[in-house]
Amino acid sequence: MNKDDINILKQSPIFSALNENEVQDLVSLVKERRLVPDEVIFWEEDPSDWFYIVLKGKVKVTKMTSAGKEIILSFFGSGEMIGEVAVFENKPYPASAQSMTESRLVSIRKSDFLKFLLKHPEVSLKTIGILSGRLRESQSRLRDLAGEKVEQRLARLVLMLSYKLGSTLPFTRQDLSDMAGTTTETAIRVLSQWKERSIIRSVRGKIIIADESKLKLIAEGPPLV
Amino acid sequence: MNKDDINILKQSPIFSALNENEVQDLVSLVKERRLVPDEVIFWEEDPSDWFYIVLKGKVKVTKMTSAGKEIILSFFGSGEMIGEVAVFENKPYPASAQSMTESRLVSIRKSDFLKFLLKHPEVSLKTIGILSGRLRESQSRLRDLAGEKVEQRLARLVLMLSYKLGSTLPFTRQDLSDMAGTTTETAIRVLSQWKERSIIRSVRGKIIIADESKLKLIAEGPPLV
DNA sequence: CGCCTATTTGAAAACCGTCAAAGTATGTGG
DNA sequence: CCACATACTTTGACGGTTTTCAAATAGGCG
Repeated sequence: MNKDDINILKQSPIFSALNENEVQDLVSLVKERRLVPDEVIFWEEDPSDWFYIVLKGKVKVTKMTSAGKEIILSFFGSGEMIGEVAVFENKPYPASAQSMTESRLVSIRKSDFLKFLLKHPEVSLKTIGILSGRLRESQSRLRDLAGEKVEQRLARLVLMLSYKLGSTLPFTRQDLSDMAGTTTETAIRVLSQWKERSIIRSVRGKIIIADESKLKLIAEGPPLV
Repeated sequence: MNKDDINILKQSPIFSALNENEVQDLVSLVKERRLVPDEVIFWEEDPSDWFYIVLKGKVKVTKMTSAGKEIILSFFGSGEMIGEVAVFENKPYPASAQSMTESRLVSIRKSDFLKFLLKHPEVSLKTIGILSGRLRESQSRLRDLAGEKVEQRLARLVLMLSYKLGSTLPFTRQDLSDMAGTTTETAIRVLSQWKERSIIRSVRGKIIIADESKLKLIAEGPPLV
């Protein structure tokens, strides 16, 4: 691994508390994995021997419905970890992971990582923080999916993504619909309307938020009265 | 706290690794809280100074939709912890918690608990395990809500609850609909049909699973071809 | 017995998914 | 550099699922 890669690990949320020596310890445990676009990292139900940290690229984590429709649970980029749930539970992966662009990961064997955790309690605490954040986000999306209408769900999704990634979102309408639990056609219809109302602009595969405040109004839904 | 209560703590998933002395340390930090039915423990967005462990009773954790509909995120019983996400993130509670029956909890001040965690790395690991399990469950429900039809969602929900609580479920149709992200009327229509098909029996406020295998078939959905 | 909550049923309508067909960028290979 | 393949976007019509609104019945507790 080169210096840049090691820096990504050092600055990642989970390992940011480690000093130079500890990072070196960690580096001795990892293997690098290079991915072409759309390569599968692991499938749901595979035995979970490894967990991963993204160095570069974009990775999606998905589950299939019984009808074969893909649901995107989340996206991960540089410095974020994947497959952690399986590692800490000693069960198969609960979801699949796949690269969306050319990507590079580091992989760490589950047993090595657990040993590392026991030696480094600060990393445990960081891990708890990360898991808490993911649980919070997951529960917020649960509420949206269980109770909000499609347009509101899409608005909330787009806002949430923009907080994380900025006002230009590198997603297709299909990506959005797979995240919002709707269909491509419906996502297109909603976004077309937003485009007419100058709430967004868009080019193929990208969505640019033009009027965040209007989007927030939609996200909040119609007044209760 | 009496011996029985202390035993509940000792046997709870999070503290099961502690020895006698460590449990005593813990007990010195806790306060007991008694709840009448339907008493609110904390509201979503309240500052999160405490986290809780259920000694006895049944507690629901909920979020509201923008239209004021209640969505039940989960139920907790004896030995389970509530409010953990907020504690580890230093943010307000992400959801509300309310007793469903007469209940008793112990509460631990956030700062005390974090200190305790630093002294007891095994508890950190247990916590990671519990959070992972909750994340796994939350993501599974995300998939269901995003992609499955109402009857399948209800079937999966009932099965999931029965794995946790046994074949007699102490929930009203409204509880189920608030969990499955549908309406009371729809839940009633689906369950009535199940009753006719002898898949369940029911008395006011309770549902008894009579034919788990049929329920599993419904949960899997129609055959793909 | 009376009240409150849970359960039930019906009819109409809204919302969204499905299916089908076509237009439009992007990149690749010849 | 153009032609073609591919993936993304768009539009329309139809229908099914589920919600909504309304009203009625029934079980349990004081």
